[in-house]
Amino acid sequence: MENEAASTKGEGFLSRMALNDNKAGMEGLNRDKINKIIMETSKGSRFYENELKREQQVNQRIEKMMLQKAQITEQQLKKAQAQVERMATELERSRDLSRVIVHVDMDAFYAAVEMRDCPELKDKPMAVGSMSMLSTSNYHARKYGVRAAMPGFIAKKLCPNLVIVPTNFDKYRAVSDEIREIFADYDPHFQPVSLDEAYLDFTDHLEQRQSWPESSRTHRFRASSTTTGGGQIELQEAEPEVKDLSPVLFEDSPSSSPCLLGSDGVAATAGGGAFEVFGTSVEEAVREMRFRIEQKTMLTASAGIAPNMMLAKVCSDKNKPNGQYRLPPTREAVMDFVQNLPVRKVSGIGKVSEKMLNALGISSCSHLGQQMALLSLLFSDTSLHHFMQVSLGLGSSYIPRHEERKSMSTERTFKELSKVEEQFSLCRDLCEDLAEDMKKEDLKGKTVTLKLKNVNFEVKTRALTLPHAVATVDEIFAVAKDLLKVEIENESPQPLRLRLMGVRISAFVSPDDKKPLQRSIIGFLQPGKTDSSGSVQGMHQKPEKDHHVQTWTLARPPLTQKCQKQEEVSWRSKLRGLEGGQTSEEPQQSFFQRAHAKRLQLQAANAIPQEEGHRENDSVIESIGSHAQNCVESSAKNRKSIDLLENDFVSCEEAQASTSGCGGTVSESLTCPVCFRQVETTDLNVFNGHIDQCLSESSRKPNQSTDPNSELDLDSENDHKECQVAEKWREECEVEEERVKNSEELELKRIDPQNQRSLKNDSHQKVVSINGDDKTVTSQQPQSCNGRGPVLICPVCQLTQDTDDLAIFNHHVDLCLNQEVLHELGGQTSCPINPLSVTNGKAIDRGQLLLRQGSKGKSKRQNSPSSPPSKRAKGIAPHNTIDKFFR
DNA sequence: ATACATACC
DNA sequence: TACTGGTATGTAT
Repeated sequence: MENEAASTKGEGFLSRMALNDNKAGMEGLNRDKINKIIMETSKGSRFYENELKREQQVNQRIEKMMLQKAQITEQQLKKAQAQVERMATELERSRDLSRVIVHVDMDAFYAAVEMRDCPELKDKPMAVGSMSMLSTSNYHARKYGVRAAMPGFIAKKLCPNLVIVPTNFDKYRAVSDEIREIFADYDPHFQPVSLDEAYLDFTDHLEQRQSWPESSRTHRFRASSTTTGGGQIELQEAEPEVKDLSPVLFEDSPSSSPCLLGSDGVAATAGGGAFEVFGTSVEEAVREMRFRIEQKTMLTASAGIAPNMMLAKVCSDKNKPNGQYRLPPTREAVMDFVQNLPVRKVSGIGKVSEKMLNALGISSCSHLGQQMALLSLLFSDTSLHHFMQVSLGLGSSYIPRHEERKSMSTERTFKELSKVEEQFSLCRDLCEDLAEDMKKEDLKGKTVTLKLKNVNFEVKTRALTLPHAVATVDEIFAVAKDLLKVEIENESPQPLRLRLMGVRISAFVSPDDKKPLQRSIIGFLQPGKTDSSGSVQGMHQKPEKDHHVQTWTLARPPLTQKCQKQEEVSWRSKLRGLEGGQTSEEPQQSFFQRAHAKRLQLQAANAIPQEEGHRENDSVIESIGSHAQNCVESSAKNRKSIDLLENDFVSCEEAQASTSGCGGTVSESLTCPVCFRQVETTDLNVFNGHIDQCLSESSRKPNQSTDPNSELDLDSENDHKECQVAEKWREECEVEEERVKNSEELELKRIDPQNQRSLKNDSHQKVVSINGDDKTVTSQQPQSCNGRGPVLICPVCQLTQDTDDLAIFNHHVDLCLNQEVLHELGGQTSCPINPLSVTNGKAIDRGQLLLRQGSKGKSKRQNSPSSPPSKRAKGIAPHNTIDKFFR
C-alpha cells in the first residue's frame, strides 16, 4: 500500500515509448540512439507525461505481482506444478498437426502500394500517414527506426529525409480485393485479418493439388512484368532456367527454394512468355500464391506455414519481407521452434504482458514452459491457458469463421475543445456518422458508450445500456448527450478540455426486432449463466442481451463448465489460501459505492488528496447511481436461483463428466455433440478445440470423416445422411448457413442437460438436424434408449415429455420455440450470406451465429484500417447552445 | 453492467 | 504544432 511510487520513479527510459524493434525490418539498429531521439522529442509533452503515468501503473502492477510471488511457498508451487503438468498433458492430447495453416501478410502494405504508384519514392525512406501519425513505413525508413504507430514529426527527427505520404484507403482496399481473390483460390473460407493479412487453411487445397495437372500449376509472369516501378528485385534475377514441363524440378521439394529467399526458386523464364511451374508441395503452393499476388499487384507478400494459426502467424514474420517459412508439422519441430521464440513475438502478448513476464525472468517461450507453475499462481486462468498453449506451441488448427461484429464506433481527435456548445455539437456529429454506419449494416444496439480523452491524454468512457435497441441519430445522441452532460457537470465549473471524443454502440440485437428466438433461448439459458471470470452475471430479465455471455453457456455444456470452474477454483483457492471460489462472491456494490471505494483506494495508493472532486462527483454520480443500484439489487436476488439451477446441472451431469476437482474422481471424457465421439479430456478448452474442429470440418466437407487423427471413426453412413440434409441447406444458403445450422442443433443439445445426457447414453445417436425449409426437426435414427428411459424435459416449457424419441422431443421443442422466429428463420435462408464472414472467433462466439441469425446476411466492414467510417469533416456548429442540449 | 487496460493492424 | 481509429477482449469493480 504505502509503497509510494518510490521504486517506480520514472527515471529510466519508458518501455512504453521506446522503440519496438521486435517486429520485422528493424534488426540491428542503433536502438539507443533512436530511443534517445524519441525521448528527447517527446519529453515534457502532455503525451509523454501521460505515458509516464501509465508506465508507473504498470510498474505498480508488477510490484504487486512480485509481492504475491514472494509469498508463494514451496508447497504451493509444488502443488501448482502438479496441476499445470496435468493441464499440459491434457492440452497435449489436443494437439492437432494435421492441418496446414498459412498466414499471409503483405510487406509494408500501404507503403508498398504508394511506392508502386510513385516510383520516385522507391529508393527513399518513406512512410504513409501524417505528421501526427504514421501507418506504415517502407523498409528503407525502418532502418532509421521509423515505424508504424509512430508520429510523423518524431519520425522526421529520426530521419529528416523521410517522405510522408497521406493514406489512400480506397486504393488499399482495391488492392486488398485483388489479393483476396487469390486467397480464395486456395481457401474459399480464408479469414481476413486486415486489408493486407489473412489466415488460410491450405489443407484441402493441397489434397486436391496432388492430382492437378501441371498446367494448373503453371503461372505466367506479368505481361508487362518488371518495370512499372513495382517490379522489385526478384524478377530480374530469374535465370533462364529449364522451365519445360518437368515437374521434377519442383515436385515435392521442400528443399528447393526453401523459403529463405522467397520466390527465388524462379525458373522457367524462357525468353518472352516467361512462366513458372509450381510443384505440389505446401511450400510450392504458397510460393505460387505469393507469386500470383506479386504478378497481379506488383507487391510482395510473406507467408508462414504451420499446423496452427498461432504458429503460422509467427512464421510469416520470420522471413519477411518477401519470404516464407514453413514449420514442419511434427511435435518435435514445433517444440524446438517455440523454445527460442521471444514471448513478444506471439500475437496477444504485447508490451505490458512482455514486461510483466520479463519481471519474472521470462523472455522466451521456453521460460514460459518452465515457469508455468509460478504463472498459474500469478495470472488469471485465461492468461494461464494462453501461456500454456503458447509454451506448447498450440493454437487453433482450424480457422474460425468471422463472427458478427460486436460493436461499432467512431471517434475523432482534434485540437483542444473546451466550449460546451462545441462539444455537444461534435457529439452530435459523431452520432450522425455512427447512425449512418449503423444504417449501412442495418444494426441496432442497446449500449451507447461515450469516450472522452482530455488534453492530458486521460481517457474516460461512460456507457449506458437501454432497455431497447437504438440506431438513429436522435436515439443515439439522446444517450450520448446525457452522458456528456454528466461529465461536463462533473467537471464544472472547469470546462472539459477535450482532445478526442468518440461514440460507440454495442449490445446489438437483430435489426428487425425478432427477439422471440433469442428470448426463448436466452430465457432458458439464464440459469446456467457463468462468465469467464467466474462471477455470475446479474440477471435483469431483459430478454435479449449480451449474447456473448449467454452463448457461452449455450456453446458449452453448462454443467461441465461449472465442474471445471469448481475444479480450478478449488485448487487455486487452496493454494492461495483464499475462500469461497467464484460462485459465492461478495454482494455487489452500487455504482456509487464502487465509485467511492475506488476513489478511496486511489487516494490511498497515490496519497493524493482529492477532497474537492470527491464531493462534487458523488452528488452527480448518485443521481445515476440510484438506477444502477436497483439493477444490482435485483440481480443479487436472482443469483440464488441461478446457483441452484447450476447445481442441478452439475448433479445431472456429474456422472458423465466428472472432473478431478469436481467429483473427486479423476477425469473421464466428454462427448462431442457433433461427432458424438468420446473426447478424452476434462479440459474444456481441449474439448472446445475438438468441437471447433468438428464444426469446422462438418461445414467444410460434411461427407468426410472428421479428425483423421482420431482412433475412433465416424460411421460413414450416418455421415452421409447428415450430408444429405446439409445439401439442402447448402442449396439455399451456402456453406455459411449450414454452419449456423450445425451450431444451432448443437445449441439445442447443449442447452438441455437431459437431452444431453440421453445423447451421451448412446454415442451412436446422430446429429439432430433442423431442416432448413420447414423448421421441423428430424432425427437420423429414432432413439432407442429404451433401457434407460431418460427423462426429456423441454427446455422451453419445462414440461417433461413423455417420449424418449429425440425426433419427437425435438419437434415439441420446436413448437415451443416462438413461431414468429421460426418463420423468420425460414425467410432468413434466402438472404445472401457474406462469404467472408470468417473470423477468429472461438467456439463461444459461434453460438452467437445462432442467436444472431437475423443479421447474418449483412455485409460487414472489415477490421480497420480496412474501412474507416466515412469521416465527414464537419465544422462545429457554433449556434448550438448548451440549453438546447440540456433539455 | 461499467470502466479501464491491453492488444492488434 | 503535432502521439490515430476501429474492434475485440481481458481485468476489476
